[in-house]
Amino acid sequence: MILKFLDLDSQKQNRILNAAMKEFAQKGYKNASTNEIVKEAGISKGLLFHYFAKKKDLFLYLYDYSLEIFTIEFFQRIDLVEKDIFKRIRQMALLKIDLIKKHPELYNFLYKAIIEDTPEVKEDLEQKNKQLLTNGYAKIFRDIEVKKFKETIDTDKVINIVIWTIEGFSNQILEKIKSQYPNELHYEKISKELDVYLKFLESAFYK
Amino acid sequence: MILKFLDLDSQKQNRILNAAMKEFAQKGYKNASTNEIVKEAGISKGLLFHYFAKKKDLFLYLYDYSLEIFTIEFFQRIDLVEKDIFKRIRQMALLKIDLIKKHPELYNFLYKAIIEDTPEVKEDLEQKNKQLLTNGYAKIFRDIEVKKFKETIDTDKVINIVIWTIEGFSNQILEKIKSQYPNELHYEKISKELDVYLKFLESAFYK
Amino acid sequence: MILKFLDLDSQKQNRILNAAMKEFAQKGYKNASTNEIVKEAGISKGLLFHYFAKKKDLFLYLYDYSLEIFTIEFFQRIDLVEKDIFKRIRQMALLKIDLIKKHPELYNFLYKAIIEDTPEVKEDLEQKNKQLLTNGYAKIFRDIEVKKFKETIDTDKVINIVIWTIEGFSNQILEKIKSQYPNELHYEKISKELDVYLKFLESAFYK
Amino acid sequence: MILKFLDLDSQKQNRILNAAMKEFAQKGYKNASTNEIVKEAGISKGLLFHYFAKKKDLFLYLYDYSLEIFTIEFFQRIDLVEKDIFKRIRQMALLKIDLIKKHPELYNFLYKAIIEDTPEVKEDLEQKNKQLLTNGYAKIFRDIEVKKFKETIDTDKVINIVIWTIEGFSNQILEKIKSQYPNELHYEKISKELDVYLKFLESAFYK
DNA sequence: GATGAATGAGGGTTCATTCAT
DNA sequence: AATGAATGAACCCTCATTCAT
Repeated sequence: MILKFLDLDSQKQNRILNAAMKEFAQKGYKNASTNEIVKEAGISKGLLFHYFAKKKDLFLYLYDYSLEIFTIEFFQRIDLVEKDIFKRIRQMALLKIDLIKKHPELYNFLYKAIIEDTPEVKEDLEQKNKQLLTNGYAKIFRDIEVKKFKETIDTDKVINIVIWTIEGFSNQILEKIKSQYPNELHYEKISKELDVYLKFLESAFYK
Repeated sequence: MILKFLDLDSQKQNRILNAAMKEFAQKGYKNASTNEIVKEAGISKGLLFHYFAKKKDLFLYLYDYSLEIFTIEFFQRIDLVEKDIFKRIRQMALLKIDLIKKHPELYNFLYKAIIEDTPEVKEDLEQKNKQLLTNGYAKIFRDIEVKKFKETIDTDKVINIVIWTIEGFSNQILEKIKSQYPNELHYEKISKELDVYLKFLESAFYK
Repeated sequence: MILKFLDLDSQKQNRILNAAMKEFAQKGYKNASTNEIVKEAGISKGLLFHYFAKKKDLFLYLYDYSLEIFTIEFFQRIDLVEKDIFKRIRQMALLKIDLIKKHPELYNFLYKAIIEDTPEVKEDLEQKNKQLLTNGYAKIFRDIEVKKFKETIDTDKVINIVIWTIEGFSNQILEKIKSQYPNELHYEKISKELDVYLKFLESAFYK
Repeated sequence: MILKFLDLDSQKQNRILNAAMKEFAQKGYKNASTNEIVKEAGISKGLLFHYFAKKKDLFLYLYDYSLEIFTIEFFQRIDLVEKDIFKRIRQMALLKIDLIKKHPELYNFLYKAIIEDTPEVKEDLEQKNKQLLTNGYAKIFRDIEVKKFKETIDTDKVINIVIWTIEGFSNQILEKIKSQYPNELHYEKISKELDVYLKFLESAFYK
């Protein structure tokens, strides 16, 4: 059924995906109205259900679709050879911010999907969520080079501090992206501010 | 209209508030059913709408109510004389965790309310949310004693790191509260782990 | 929920029951439209579902209701002391015809319900159907006085012939009830014709 | 329009007819899905409606088609020279059972069509139903040899008794065909049991 | 104040039918 | 002839809100 959708002229595909993503991101799964989606996409009610038999199917397709786009681009651009935690985390944080600026609708949708609690889709999402970018942080950092750390400290806890700091910083930026005109947030400025935080932490925890 | 509600026998008031809070926390604004609320509260449908003309009014009243209880108790118990950031933040984090264990329903309701997405109430909440405990951190720390910090560092950024670390830690604890038997999380153990993080930061940033 | 319905002013109860029975009898379970029912009953859509949470509940309630009325009146009026099969069957057939003339809507509904095959309700009906009048024939006649039958014949087969004859006769009458003005079918005339059939059979099978 | 259908390659014709018959028999007129029919027949949606402008047209065509096949074969095989009612009815009943075993899909379709209740087709069917095999009994027996009957009896009524008995017996057999493995119902066994009933009646009503 | 019957707009979903290709 | 995308009316059901009592 979804195969049918993929054969569709891609402009119409996008109209449907964007309309649905926007509606789900704004209102969450249950409150999102298929009526609104078809109105926004400029198609008939019947057509939506011609491609996606159920609201749930549409939602989960959207989730896979957004996640795939993010994940693919993320792993294409990340340099996993870099073992220094501060360098690695630096590029990841900037890459994440960049991806969000590039695909804000996808991000809004995914962000909302992650905290979705409607029983109808919660379970399906939880299985998929494990792969998600944000949640992946911790695991990604378990194999990092630790020999540069001062001997006296608990490595796991330090990594946590670094991660939480970067998340706090990212969220601060994302708040600004949402509230202001995102274009005013220049990559360089963000990059410099991030560096300040990382230098702090580096000087504090490295030998 | 809500004034009428306050004149009500306080036992009935509580039955209504508790029933509503539970329902909203469990299902979110839109999915929460006024039918369930009145059933649980043991009152008639008409009576609920006699006191709260609209579902929205009930929800927003509940929000103010819960927030006030949290805030009042928070400021009664916090020691604002303490100017050392690590000591201050320590007591705040523990106080927060304690309040949540003491009023889990209020917290569940507030937590859900913060991420509420129903357009009908979203805007109203956003205005109020700014005052919320968690978000209030930053402002609270603006008047902290800074002279103990190493001279070379940017105080604001350090405070941010401390706050984000504590938030990360708190969220980790709250996740455990949700998923495990909350009683198994002993105050002392939490307190000790928190101290480890704070010691790290203190030794890193203090002279 | 159905208790609520019973408290309703009985005129409105009847409007709802009649409208629903008519619609189900005409179109069967699945094709019957709740929209039509509420229109015919002169109530709002919501009210119907206030009393009967689901279409299925309404249908099964109607079934129990009709069946009870038929069964109660049937057993009040039948004389089970009569052991002679021809006399017993005579009164039963006439009683059945009389009941149908008295409650044609109930009968139409029940008749359709018995052959209902919508999976949604089929199973529920099958349990209840066992008690049904028509199907009950066979069992009722197993305890009949057999000593008057000619010795050479197979009693079970004879009883079958009698039952099938009476059913054929009843159906012929019911066809007439449906197609003509039922009042023109005078009880006496029917009774006499029935007697002719029974005399045939009696003279053929009794000693 | 249906003429076009007859020009179609007969294999495809059959695929369509069989698919439709199966679907209608299983689910009834309204619930039968044209989607299922085209899927099963391996044709496109558009093509079905190219040949049969409306679902109703397809259904009624199918009805005429099935009925014709039954009727033609019935009258080819029945021996109308036989004037003895018991012999005639014997061959008819056995022929009917044989036809049903030979064309079970046609029979299932017709059987369901007879009790069809969807208003859209009900009226059309009722006109046609009068010609149906089962209902046709009565007329067929009007020209039967009556001189062997005892003089005292009402010939029409006796014929009715015979017909109703045979119908009751047939229905009993058909119930078994539906519920059990039809092949286990051996022609000879059925034939013998039928004979028992007919002997009864013959000895009762013939001189 | 207190009840709960009554409303009707809106929810997701199905499906015969049409029509551009 | 043949396709299947596209339509929209109708389906059952939910629910906040109103109002007569």
